[in-house]
Amino acid sequence: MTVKKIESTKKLNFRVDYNRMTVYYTNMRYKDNSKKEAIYQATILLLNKDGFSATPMSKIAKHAGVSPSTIYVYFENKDDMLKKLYLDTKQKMGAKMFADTDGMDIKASLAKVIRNYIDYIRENKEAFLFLQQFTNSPYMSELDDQEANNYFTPMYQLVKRGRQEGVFKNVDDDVLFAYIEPPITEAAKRYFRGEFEFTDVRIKSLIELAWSAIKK
Amino acid sequence: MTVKKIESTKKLNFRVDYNRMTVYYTNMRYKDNSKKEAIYQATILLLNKDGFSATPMSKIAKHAGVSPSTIYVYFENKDDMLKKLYLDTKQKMGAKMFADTDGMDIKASLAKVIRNYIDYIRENKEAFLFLQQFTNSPYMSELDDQEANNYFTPMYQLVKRGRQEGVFKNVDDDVLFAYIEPPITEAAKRYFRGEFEFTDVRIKSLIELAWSAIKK
Amino acid sequence: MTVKKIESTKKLNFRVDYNRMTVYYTNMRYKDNSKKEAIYQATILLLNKDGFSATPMSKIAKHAGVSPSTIYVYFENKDDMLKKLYLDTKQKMGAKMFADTDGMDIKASLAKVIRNYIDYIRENKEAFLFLQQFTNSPYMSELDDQEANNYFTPMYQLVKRGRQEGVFKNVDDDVLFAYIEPPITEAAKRYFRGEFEFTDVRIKSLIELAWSAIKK
Amino acid sequence: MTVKKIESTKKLNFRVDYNRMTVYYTNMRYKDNSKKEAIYQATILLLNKDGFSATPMSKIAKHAGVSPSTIYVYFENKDDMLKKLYLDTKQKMGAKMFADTDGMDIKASLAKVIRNYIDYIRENKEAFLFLQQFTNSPYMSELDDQEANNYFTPMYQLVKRGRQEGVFKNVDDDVLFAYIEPPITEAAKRYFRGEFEFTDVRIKSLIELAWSAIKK
DNA sequence: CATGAATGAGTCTTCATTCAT
DNA sequence: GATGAATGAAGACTCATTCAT
Repeated sequence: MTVKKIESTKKLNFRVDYNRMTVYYTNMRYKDNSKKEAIYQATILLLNKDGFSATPMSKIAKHAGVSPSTIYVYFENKDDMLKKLYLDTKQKMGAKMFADTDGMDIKASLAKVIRNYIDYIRENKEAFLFLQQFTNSPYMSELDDQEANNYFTPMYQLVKRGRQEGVFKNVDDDVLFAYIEPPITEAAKRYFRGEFEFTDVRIKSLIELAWSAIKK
Repeated sequence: MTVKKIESTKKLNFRVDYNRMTVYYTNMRYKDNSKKEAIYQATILLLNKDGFSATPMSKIAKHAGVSPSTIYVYFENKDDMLKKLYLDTKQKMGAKMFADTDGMDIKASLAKVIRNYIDYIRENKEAFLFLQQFTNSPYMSELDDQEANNYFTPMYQLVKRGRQEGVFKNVDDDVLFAYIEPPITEAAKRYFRGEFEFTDVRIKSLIELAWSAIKK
Repeated sequence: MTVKKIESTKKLNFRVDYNRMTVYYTNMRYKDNSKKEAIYQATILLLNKDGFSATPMSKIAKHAGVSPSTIYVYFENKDDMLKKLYLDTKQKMGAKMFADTDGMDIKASLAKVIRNYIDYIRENKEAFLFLQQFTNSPYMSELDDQEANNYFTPMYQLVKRGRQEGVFKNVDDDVLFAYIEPPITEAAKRYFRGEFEFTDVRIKSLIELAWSAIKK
Repeated sequence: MTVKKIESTKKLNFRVDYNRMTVYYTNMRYKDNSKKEAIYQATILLLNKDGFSATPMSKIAKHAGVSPSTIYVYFENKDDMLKKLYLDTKQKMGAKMFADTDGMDIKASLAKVIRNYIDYIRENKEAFLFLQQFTNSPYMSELDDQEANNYFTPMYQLVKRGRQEGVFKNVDDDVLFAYIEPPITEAAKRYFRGEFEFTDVRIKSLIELAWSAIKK
């Protein structure tokens, strides 16, 4: 029956209404975005390490430094969280990928996209691997992919522009796409397996081969 | 003094050599290989439909028409089964991919490999998708990849030969590889999502772009 | 400006000190100790009735009136629970056994210990039988017995004192011990098998024979 | 479809009747006692090492060098085997314990029994520990103890004789018994835990204390 | 908003026993 | 008599989620 003092760090942040004997919260920004982010980071890390079937919510919570039930404050359920995480991650990747690619000619623009992509990969190992795992899992088909695809419209526009300018081979867009991103993605996977290095020379080669493939 | 065959009902199947007074068994395999195969097929199907985290052994057993415990007669545990399934599947794919590719010049040989690969993909949708999911999951890193890689030595030899003949760009093997298989794989994924058709024209295009990419 | 108690329904139970604006909790134990105790009782009962190999966690849970998973809130696993239960039980027995034995001469003190032990046995049939079963099982050797032994230091001290006073035969402590507790334990086993009664006469006899055995 | 030669060690031991085309066994002593013994030994060992709840039939079979189903040739089921093993073991112990104890006076006879018991213990560690574990488990109460008790009638006779000769204290038989065997058993347990040595001196002490306890 | 306890519904795996030879 | 394969039933344990505060 001991009385223990609670540390009053971040969590105790309320006022007491002496009259009504009820407790209010001072800080009205209820949903704490840093917690959400912590949950996302923990999920990505654990998913890459242990896979979908060995990543329980409780583990995620522990790594994120929150209670399991807190996750349910931010997300409806595990699937909901996973899908939102995917969309969030994919969107961030898209943003990086097409940054600063305007106002260049097609070839330079494409080279820039590839370099951006490689930069993103190198700076976001876990995010990249998570995207790969998710994309190749049946979770993907449950998703309304439209939203994810929107993040990549710049790529479609790029190809469209190239076609208009007559610099690409006369093949379907899908065929062109297949020789732009997938080879880089493959190289990245080898990179993270320790089998490949993104040296300047190799990056140039990758860009060169992509261009050779698609250019008329 | 001949060797007579004793009537056997189903599994016992031996002959007695009266001279030597020793017993030989024909077909020592008491374990029924068809059960193993049924387990494999069920696993692939369910894994593609529901993913790693929603494919319990009980479901696999039910689909395979065996008892859950029977799976453990053939495999140590779930992981063991998954890994053996992967290796088995990968090996079969490798065999198909490099069939009938000898005695051609490099370009034709490469085209044949691509066509073989596309044929395999179209005839083995589930196997292909399973390989993708597995490859992009953390299960992969638990695996001694050497064994899986052996199934693809013909590809390495092909590239090596091309390099000796001086027909490829002067870039690393890994860069070359990245423009041969990954684009096809990507197209296949779109194909199974219903976004792409493997028409003759498109297959030719894919081959053409691969060649454009890697040839000097 | 006093300290007022906020009405609590069941578990939350805190007071607010309006001056210091800090919150104290009374009774931090959110985990309900009565559940733990119920689990212990159920385990002992079932173990005595059915043995180690026929006492599943599910049965224990049912008898304790909790969910099987609740047991894992309190214990790491079955072994952990069993060991903690043993230690807990042994400690309680030790406490009873050596209660009110100070300030007597050796002979009286020893008689008191024996009487205490018999009292404990009669009042704690299930606990006693559980201890016997556990002690004679391989679980015992997995245990760091040191902790269990600590509960019996009074016995060692008693023997040590008797030796100093020169009232015991000149034999090893272990030999002395063997003629104090084991005969009582054996009688108790017969008692619970319905083959023996702890009458006053018999209790006196048991004490007398123990003393005859060890006294010089 | 390969033909494999089977090693013809111990198992192939039959004649072939060429006319009837059927196979007979030469060795007509069907139940192979050595197998039963091997099963017993394996069971005792594993039970002492792992306990009742962690000793599956399959493990016993493996240790005994037989197939699991072979155990069912000799015993109805696991319980049946365990009980027969207990009775068999207890009987063997009883036989050793009362060997060569005739024609001595009470005191010598009792000393001999104790020495026999200690000899048995030292030569049959595993059997002894198994008996302890079994005796203190609920398996015991399922047993018709009468059979087991019969092996110990010599002890009852000994006590009866002593009482007739007027050398024992005037207490119940059960009280006397309690100071004969249990102390030795306790010492034995300590012995196997490495806490006690059966030196000549200690054995003499044990006998001396037993006699002090029970003699008038 | 945040949380620790609690749990029902599963999950993987084991195992005593039977079956077919 | 002996056996390896097969399995139904059960066991320990997990986990997404909810509850009560």
